[in-house]
Formats: sequence, structure tokens, C-alpha cells
Amino acid sequence: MPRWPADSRERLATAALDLFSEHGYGAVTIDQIADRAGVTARTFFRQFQDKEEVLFADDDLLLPILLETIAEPRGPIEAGTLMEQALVALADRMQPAHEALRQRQAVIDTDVALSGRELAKQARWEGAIATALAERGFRADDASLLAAIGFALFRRELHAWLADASPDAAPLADRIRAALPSLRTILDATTAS
Amino acid sequence: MPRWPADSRERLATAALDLFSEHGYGAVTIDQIADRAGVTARTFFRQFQDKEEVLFADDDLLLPILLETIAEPRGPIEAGTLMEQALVALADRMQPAHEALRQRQAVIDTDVALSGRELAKQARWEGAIATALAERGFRADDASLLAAIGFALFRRELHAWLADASPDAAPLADRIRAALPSLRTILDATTAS
DNA sequence: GAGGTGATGTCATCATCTGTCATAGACTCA
DNA sequence: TGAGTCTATGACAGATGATGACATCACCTC
Repeated sequence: MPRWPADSRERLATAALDLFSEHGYGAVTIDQIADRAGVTARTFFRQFQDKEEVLFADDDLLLPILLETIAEPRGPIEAGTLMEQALVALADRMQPAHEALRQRQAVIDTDVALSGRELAKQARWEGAIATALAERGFRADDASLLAAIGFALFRRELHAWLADASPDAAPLADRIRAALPSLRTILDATTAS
Repeated sequence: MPRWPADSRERLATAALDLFSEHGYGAVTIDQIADRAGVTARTFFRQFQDKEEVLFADDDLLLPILLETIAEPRGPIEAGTLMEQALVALADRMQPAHEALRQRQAVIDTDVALSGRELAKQARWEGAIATALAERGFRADDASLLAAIGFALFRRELHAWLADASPDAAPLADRIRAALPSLRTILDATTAS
């Protein structure tokens, strides 16, 4: 029998998300999170770099999926297709966690610093994608712009997916597949009064 | 004669940027900033909401320029042209502050939280642009994607402009004008091995 | 010149985050 | 089986970030 329960990190993450949802991010102290998880504040800071990090710590597990999907296909491939495969793979991995992601996003949306950290994470991913595209032979400028455009579209669909709490909400991957074609024509065809 | 010099806010902002550049953002305390500005830490927090804010406080003066440029032109106008006019107007306003912006960006690039706050600000601007485009009659989905793409390009050119310290560096507006046409074709024409 | 105003200082306090050392169950190896 | 090591955690002290309450005093208005 271990001296302490072995999952302090998970308990801290769960306690934090619940408390943030109940009382708001700013109103929750580290001591309260630690209390609910049955540890001390010092243990919180051993598991997570800072208070924000408890909401972002596990995100980087998803990045390798993106990069592998881009690097994997053999032979020539069109950029849009490659981007679609990568974003759909990411979407499939996020799909089962819909409810937890919705709760997390609701917390993030209430705080500028948290929104910034989320955007910084996405920017880091975007850069990694651009690098992966460049390594496949795309021009560096084209790769970075493609990654930026793809992620802009992903953010839009992710936001809509997270906002939709209904049980028969369209899967994120379907939303992304549906949205991609509009990219091809919007720039040339869009005019307004 | 006033009891204190009248420009404590400007002195604090200048002292903060200088100290951040000299010693790094994290190594500088509010007390040090306040000391150099000749006030107390309490006055710093009366002028700026928090330590980060001293780097971002005046940015929102630029947003109205963007929105006016989008709302102003009369008659039908193509989306890409409208986006170009808005981004070029913003670029022209930023041009004289090249050196200060370079110094500021160098500080921001050293800290994840600061980078996030910068991205959050740009996201707020992006949303405002999308709204302005929608009010001109563009479909809401198209407007948000157009804004996202325009800003992705703006970020890329801004980054290159800020990285270029040479005295005859190309103006930001020229860089943006030069980069825009590539947007039109990249999605359809880009293929790699 | 009496009183109000506003920017600032002073003091107290809470929250975030870090460094350091102690503790005790788990593990290893002879 | 017992000594030594490892490791997650607790306990405590302290620096920094941030806020609230109240005092101060030059300036302004009447």
C-alpha cells in the first residue's frame, strides 16, 4: 500500500476544473484546489508549473498526431488534402472528450490570460505544422500561410462544436470536412456592397 | 506647480520597457519599475491593471483605424481590396514606432504569457474586423474566415518587419501589399511531393 | 479662505510561486 | 532480513504580484 493515493495529478486537475466551473477561475485559490484533492498547495506546484497550467498540461499529447498525419502519406499530395487529413485526425481524437472540453473552454473564455495561453498553444501547433509541411517540400512561406489558414478554419469549427451541447451535435471531423471546400473559393468569389 | 510631475503613466511605461529589455521581463519587479519612474508600486497598479498590461495598454488606440477603414469606402468593393486597405492603414500607423515596437516585441517573445496576451489582442481585433465585414454585407462565415486569413498574413509580415533592424528595411505597408496576391493562388496551386 | 478634488503615499493583507529540508512508505540488493 | 536509496509529499519560510482602506497635500472653485 503506497503512503499516499497514486493519482494526485489527476485529482488536482479534476478538482481544479470543477472548482473553476463552480466559482470562476479567478475566485478559486490553489489552497482550495489542493484541499479538494487531498494534498497541499506545494504538491499542486510540483505537478503543474502554475495555476493556468492545470488547464493545459495534457494538450501537447495531441500535437504528435498532427505531425504524424502530415509526414506519413507517401508520394505527391495536394496541400489542401494533407491539411484536411491532419485536422480530421485531430478532430477524431478530440471527439470523445466533447463534454470535458466544453467545460474547459467555458472556463478559458472567461479570462483573457487563459484565452491567450490557449491561442499561444495553437500558435505553437501552427508553427509545428508549418515546419512539417516545409519538410514535405512546400515552400516555407506557403507552408506557414497554409498552416495559419487551416488553423483559422479549425478554430472556427472547434468553437462551433464546443458551443453545441445537444446530444446529436455534428462531429467535429464532419464540420471540418464540410468547411474546407469554402476556403478554395472564398478569396476569389467574395464581393459585397 | 503640481505636487508631483504629471506624466507618471508615461514614465512608468518607459521605465518598464527599458528594464524588461535590460534584465528580462521575469527578473524585473514592480518596485524596480516604480523606483525608476519615481513613484511607488501602488501607483503602478493604479495606472496599469497588472504587470503585463504596461506592455499592451495603448494598443487599442489602433483598432478604430482598422474599423473605420473597413466601414468607410462607398459602393460595392471586393473583399480582398477592403482587407488590403485596412491592413495597410494599420501598417502606416505603426511605421513610425518601428524601434519601440521592435523592443517591445523582443520582450514579448521571451515569455509565453506575454505572447498569449499579444495573440489574444490580435484575436480581439480579428473578431472586430469580422464584425465590421459582416456589417458591410459579407456572409458571417466568410467574414470571419477572411479576417482570420488577413490577420495571419499580417502577423507574418509584422514579424518579418520587426525582425529587420536595418535602416533601409522595407516599410510594413509595402510588405503587406506584396504578400497579399499570393493568398489568391496558394490554395489552388500548391502541391508538393 | 473654506471646502472639495484628485493623484499619490502608507500600511495591511491576501494570493501566487519558489527554495529547502524533513518524513516515511516502497524498492533494491546483498 | 536489514541497510541504503528513491520518491512523493508535507511543513515552513520568504519573495513577488495585486488590492483595499485611509491619509496627505497641492490645486481648484466658490
